[in-house]
Amino acid sequence: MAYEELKLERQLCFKIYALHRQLMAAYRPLLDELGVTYPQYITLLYLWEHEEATVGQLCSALGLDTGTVSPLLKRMEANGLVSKRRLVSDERTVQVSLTERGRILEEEARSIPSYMATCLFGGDEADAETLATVLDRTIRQVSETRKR
Amino acid sequence: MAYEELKLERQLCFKIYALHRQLMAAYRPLLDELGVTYPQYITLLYLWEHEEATVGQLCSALGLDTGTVSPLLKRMEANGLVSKRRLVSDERTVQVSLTERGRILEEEARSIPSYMATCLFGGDEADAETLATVLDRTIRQVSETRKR
DNA sequence: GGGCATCATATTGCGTACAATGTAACAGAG
DNA sequence: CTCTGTTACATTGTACGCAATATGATGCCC
Repeated sequence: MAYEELKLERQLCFKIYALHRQLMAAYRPLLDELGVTYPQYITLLYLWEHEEATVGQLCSALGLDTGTVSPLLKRMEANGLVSKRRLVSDERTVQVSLTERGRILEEEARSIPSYMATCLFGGDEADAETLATVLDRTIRQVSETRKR
Repeated sequence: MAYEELKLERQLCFKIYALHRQLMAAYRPLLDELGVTYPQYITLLYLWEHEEATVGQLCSALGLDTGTVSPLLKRMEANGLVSKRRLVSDERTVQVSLTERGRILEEEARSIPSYMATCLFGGDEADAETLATVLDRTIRQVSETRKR
């Protein structure tokens, strides 16, 4: 059982952890130009697609909890990327929407995905497909196991 | 070019980010019993294998920088897991070694890798092999690209 | 052997992450 | 209508993670 040893290089989890940090480092120079962090970037990805969202929708779409998202949105609001308002129909829920500045950033972000695709695979689409498939299956597997 | 769109579910990087956090959440209850966090756990993995290490060796083995590792070791020292001393031969370098308590934890950690393997793949070794291979290739590719 | 670049760590500042807690708004039972 | 439980967010506290900076030790050039 190769992956059941207490050795660092064998640990699949460590590889994912390492890759995650490599990816963040690869994104950083690109996102610095936009003046956002990675979690802010994926928040924008969601909003570019849906125009607006409640805090709860963002939390579940991004898989983050309110303790992370709430101050993140506060910083994004301070930077003029999004605006927040409470719903009249339910004063508890907060609607987040893009500002003009937040919308404009989408244009500047257009080149990022293709750059990152190259960075990840050097253009090898087959590898991308394989990794995507296995990742999806693994994510599902882990979240299933965690429910019990 | 499916992975070059500004859509969240399409983004391979987001999948890795999501899986990373799922894994940390899966580890948490296990590591809580040992009283350590995941970065502390992988530090212990290294020390269980090598008995002792300099701060620099730990940084490069774990791929973390000194600003992360230094306070992490401070906390581990405060919890009685490791001890630190400066080398006589070079007063700049700090040797980290396991305390008795740190060594004993290895026994309590024995069951973690097999539990996590099940959690990740439900015991499917083939998937593990595939993922490990693709991850290694991708990690190498990203770090190569980042050097330029 | 004095001066200086380099090296090994430590510290500071900012932004996540998440558990735990707080708070105001809503919803339903009676 | 009131009481109570729930919901949607916000806040607090602790621990990363990294860029930038600080600090002391070492090595080397002259």
